[in-house]
Amino acid sequence: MTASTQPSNAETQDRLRGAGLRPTRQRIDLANLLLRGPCRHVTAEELFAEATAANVSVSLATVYNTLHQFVDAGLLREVLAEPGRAYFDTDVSDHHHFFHVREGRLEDIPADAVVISALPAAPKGARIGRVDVIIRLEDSAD
Amino acid sequence: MTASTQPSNAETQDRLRGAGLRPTRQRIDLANLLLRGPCRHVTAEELFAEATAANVSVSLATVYNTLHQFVDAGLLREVLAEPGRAYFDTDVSDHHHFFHVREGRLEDIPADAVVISALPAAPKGARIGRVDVIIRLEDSAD
DNA sequence: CCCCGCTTTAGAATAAATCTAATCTGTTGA
DNA sequence: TCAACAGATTAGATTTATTCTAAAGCGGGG
Repeated sequence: MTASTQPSNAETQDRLRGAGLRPTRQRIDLANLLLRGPCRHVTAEELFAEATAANVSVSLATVYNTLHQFVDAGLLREVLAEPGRAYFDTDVSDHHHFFHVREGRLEDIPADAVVISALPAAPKGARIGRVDVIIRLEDSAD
Repeated sequence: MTASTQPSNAETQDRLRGAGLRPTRQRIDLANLLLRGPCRHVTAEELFAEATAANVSVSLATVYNTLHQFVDAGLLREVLAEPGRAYFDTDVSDHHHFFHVREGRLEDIPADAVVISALPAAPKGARIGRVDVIIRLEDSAD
């Protein structure tokens, strides 16, 4: 209803175009859902449910397609923490994650809270694309 | 055939018993396949194929059950690098991984090649269980 | 050596993700 | 502005990974 701090469709369209994606209705609607508010971690199913609840008409296949297109375009980042479930992170800046094992929940770690002071060289013919650090959290007794 | 450097069944049985697992025929056979030779990264399907090829009669369900039991018992470690595929690492010592994205292949990184000099404190009520570092490798031009 | 309880099993079931082929829609150039 | 085409979307089926179920099997303490 309000249009207070949410990105306008025009802004979203520019953002999509800038990433090399055609600004279709579905992509605009999904981008608005994802980029609205603070950074988040969503699964494809969650986003699909959210879109449905918001009266945005998209198929689940399109949600999967769109998420992967956004990842390829650098608008999203995929995080693997559990077998059989892909999380998509709306924060594409350099940072790492806590994973609460019991809850199955991701939590961001600011980039400067993890300092990696030595990294091995990439093997011949390869180039380091990204370094993922996932800190698994169990419940503590205290 | 030969019994050269391979663990004997008695050794394998002791190892399983020490981990709190009953040394059944299937667990012994799978443990012998896994612990034979150097450390490896296998998927459930690969191990199932290998067992079948070695005339070890197990069902795929048992392979999955056994792998997870071995993980719970600390004999194996699960590594998540790709959505929809779980790798099992026979090296349970502290170390990290390269992941060759195009090939879908894991490669070990010795523990001392990655130095993490700052780690955030665990959130209240949680305890750090493990720190996973995965370095994604793309093909390089040169 | 026997029995109890943990294991194994085949096959079905579930879940996540992808594919397919038909339909639709931004975009571009006239 | 508009038509045409390339790219996007869709429903539904399919694939692939994994787990479940209920019945049969078997290791090990007594």
